[in-house]
Amino acid sequence: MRKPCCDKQGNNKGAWSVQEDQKLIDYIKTHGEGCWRSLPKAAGLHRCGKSCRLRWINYLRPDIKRGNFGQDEEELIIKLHALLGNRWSLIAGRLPGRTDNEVKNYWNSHLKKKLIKMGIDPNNHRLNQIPTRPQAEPAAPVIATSTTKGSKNNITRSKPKKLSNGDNHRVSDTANCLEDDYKSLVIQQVAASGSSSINLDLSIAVPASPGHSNPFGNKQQNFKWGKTSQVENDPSSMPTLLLFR
DNA sequence: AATCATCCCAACCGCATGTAT
DNA sequence: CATACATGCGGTTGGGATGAT
Repeated sequence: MRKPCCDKQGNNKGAWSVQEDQKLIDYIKTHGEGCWRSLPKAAGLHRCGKSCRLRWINYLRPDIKRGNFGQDEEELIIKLHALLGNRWSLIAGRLPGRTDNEVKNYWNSHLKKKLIKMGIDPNNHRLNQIPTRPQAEPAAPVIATSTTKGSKNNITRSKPKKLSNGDNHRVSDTANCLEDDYKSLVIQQVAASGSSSINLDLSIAVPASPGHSNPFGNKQQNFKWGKTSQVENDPSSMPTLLLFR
């Protein structure tokens, strides 16, 4: 099998030092993003490329918006999550200056609880007290798993086993779980809530920020909807059409 | 003040996917 | 076509910060 990218002995792990940050910033300022594999060596960093990429994207990029999420951002995340499921990079792409990691963390630490408090199942965005109609596939079952962290977190952590053909069912599962009326309402609200600063076009996950822009210039933006997705088979029917059909 | 519990976020890991050879 | 490589994504974890007792 292929070797893991981060198995190099002598690579630093854990928190980044100020010096490491500066090296990475300086290098990217000079050479731009991309070629993460070779970047650490070229920049004089004892880190794997993955780690450098993560550090840059989630923390060092100059256009990152720091601070609390606004009410409008919060609502948008909830609405987009209802439509897209755990597609954090897609959701983050609609929130200028926010990273997928940040959105994911905010969802797990704040919004999930908020929805639960409101009596809404965060997995499928249904009101818990409303009887659910039978469905072929249960929505993301909450499996109580024990983790090494034990009871550290109130939120149940579950790692649903990846489907054999990838995670392409996630969106459809989540979307299918929505009651039709609720789905329509969400779609209307998302569309209506659009402001000039928030890109609601879901057709292509073009990152909202320049730092997130295609670093290689010639590569297509990847939009993963899975092998069996009709979207992939028919490039003309992108998610926008699928969702707002 | 000390201890314990919980929260939060940066970072890591494994896997999927696209591309090059 | 098969394989290896490079990158991106989402789930999970480690550990510092903060709050409660």
